[in-house]
Amino acid sequence: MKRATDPDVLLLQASADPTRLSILRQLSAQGAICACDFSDCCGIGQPTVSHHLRVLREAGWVTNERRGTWIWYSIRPEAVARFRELAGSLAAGPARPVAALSGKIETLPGRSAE
Amino acid sequence: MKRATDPDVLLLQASADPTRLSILRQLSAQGAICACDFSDCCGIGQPTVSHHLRVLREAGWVTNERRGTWIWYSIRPEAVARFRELAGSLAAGPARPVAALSGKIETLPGRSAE
DNA sequence: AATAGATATTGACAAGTACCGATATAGACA
DNA sequence: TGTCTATATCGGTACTTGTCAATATCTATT
Repeated sequence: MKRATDPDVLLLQASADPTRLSILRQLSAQGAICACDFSDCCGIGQPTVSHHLRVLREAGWVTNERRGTWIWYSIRPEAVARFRELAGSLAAGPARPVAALSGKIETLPGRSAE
Repeated sequence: MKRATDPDVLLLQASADPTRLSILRQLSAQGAICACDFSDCCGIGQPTVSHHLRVLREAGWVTNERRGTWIWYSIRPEAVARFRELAGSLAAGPARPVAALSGKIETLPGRSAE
């Protein structure tokens, strides 16, 4: 995948993986989960879990907190807010579907003049 | 990237690229754009634009419609709806932040018993 | 300090992907 | 039919990523 600089793209990239989306969904449902529990449910090894958790952490999706031997992960509300904002900003266009493009081109972009 | 089967992951993967997110944002702002206009704005060659549009199309993000020589792309409302649903389903946990995990482990998951 | 368990890091490899140049396809129009 | 323009596909390359085995780090406990 192309290297991302845009924080929104980073957020999307981090979530755009079956394992990581599954982790996010579990965290959404349960609030906080011990890192040790992901190995079991996702069918992947411990280093791989650690890798995915790191990707999510660096993208801003999750935070962790050590409690004794274990480390608990949870979703950051800021990430959820940003993700929802992104979802809200994407729209199916300002009331001008392709179907409206009959006849002539009006003011729509395209080959600038021709 | 891991091969995705979950349609939600597909949707996320398709959007998780700087060029493609830029395309989606432009489509959001303008409603419908001629394929020929993306080469100019994104700084990439025509075959690459075609590639990205294909990824977006196969993920369900966009539809196209031929109008004479040009092909116009627009965002599918269903994709936006699904994306917003996904955003709505992700939450920062059911009122049980990691900070609440002081003292003992209560009913939270983890090493089941120990 | 030594041991044991949980998590992170490293190194390596297979698979996926973004990109381009060259070429093919498909309409529009003479 | 032939040409021109817009778009798609193909072949190849460089880069990124998901995964694991091995190892290191860190904490609690003995």
